[in-house]
Amino acid sequence: MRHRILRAATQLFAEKGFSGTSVQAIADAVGIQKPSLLYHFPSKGALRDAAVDAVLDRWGDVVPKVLRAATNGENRFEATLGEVMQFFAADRDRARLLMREILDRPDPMRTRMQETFSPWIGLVTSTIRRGQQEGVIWPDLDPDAWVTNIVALVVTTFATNAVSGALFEADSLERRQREVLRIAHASLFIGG
Amino acid sequence: MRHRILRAATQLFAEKGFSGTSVQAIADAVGIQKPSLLYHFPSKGALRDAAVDAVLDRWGDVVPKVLRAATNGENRFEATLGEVMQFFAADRDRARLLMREILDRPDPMRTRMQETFSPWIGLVTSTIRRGQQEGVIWPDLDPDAWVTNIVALVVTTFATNAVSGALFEADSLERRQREVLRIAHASLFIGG
DNA sequence: CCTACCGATCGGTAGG
DNA sequence: CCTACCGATCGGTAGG
Repeated sequence: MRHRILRAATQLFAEKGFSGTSVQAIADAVGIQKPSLLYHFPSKGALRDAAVDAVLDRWGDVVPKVLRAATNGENRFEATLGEVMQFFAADRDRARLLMREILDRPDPMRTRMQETFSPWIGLVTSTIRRGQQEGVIWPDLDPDAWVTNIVALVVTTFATNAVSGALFEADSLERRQREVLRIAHASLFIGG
Repeated sequence: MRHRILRAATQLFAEKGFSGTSVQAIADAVGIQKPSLLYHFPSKGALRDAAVDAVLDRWGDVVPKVLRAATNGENRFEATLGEVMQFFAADRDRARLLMREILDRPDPMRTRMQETFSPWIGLVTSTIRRGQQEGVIWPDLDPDAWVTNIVALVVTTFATNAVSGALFEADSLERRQREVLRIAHASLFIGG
């Protein structure tokens, strides 16, 4: 039951935002009464925290795969960014929930995301710096800012294309995803 | 008075979101009573529409400058993207308001933004296509998706850095802005 | 531009 | 997991 409540809450928070979602609406979606819901989660805020935790915890599950992709083999770049995109493609609520939380509570979310992403970002940026020393990556690239920007681009792409289709005419999620990959690649490696 | 109300509403909508902002809170910020506010704007929704209109109208004011930058002279690329970034840098509420509206009401906002940005996007993409024919821009670049992604990146950068400072460690708005410019440049022109 | 007020809904509790 | 209920606040209106 806890899980069903959390899933309904996550969906509604992603779609309508935290303050646009009432505890009653979540209870209705699950099919129980409001006080029953508040037995499983002591408050609406606790439900929000649990929803964010769930997303960031599942990122923790994927990190090993991403790290393996980032350190191994040939196409380490495509593999790493591919894992990141897959994480958000697998559940459209993730990007929208994170984006809303960053807007609603920037400071606590920055802390939470730093804790979650720091080890992964540290590895990626040090790999980038090695590539710069080897002369295959643009020397004027700012590794931290680059990673932040590319992740921000991925999150925004999925957050704004989560529901219907295109932000602009002739614009689809597929095309934007492909172009994100191309932009990341061309802005990383010398000579594209 | 209308203008003072609209400014307070825009600030609060940007900071707390539409459903996170009460009419009472806006009235308090202005220093008048709630019914007085509702004399100037018939409903909370009308206030929202007016706030979005104001942002998009001011974009309309900047478009001529952007178009001049996009069609003229040497550094047309730097000038065009510079104008876009300046638009969002000039008022931090703009990016947050637009991002929140896209999340809250994707379909109406897509329509509104298409109407506002289409002419400008059409000109930029046709300039890009010309550059592709001339062989100075990556041939596999998707012009529509590229413009959407770069604008999305700019909006996200300002929306998520509007209040305090950095999303991740050692990350500042300045560094992210500089890196956005570099990413856009390197992902556009062959050879960086 | 104000006071006074409306019904509806908010998050949450008591008590079983 | 439910019924019954709490005070506070919601957007908005009446009437001046």
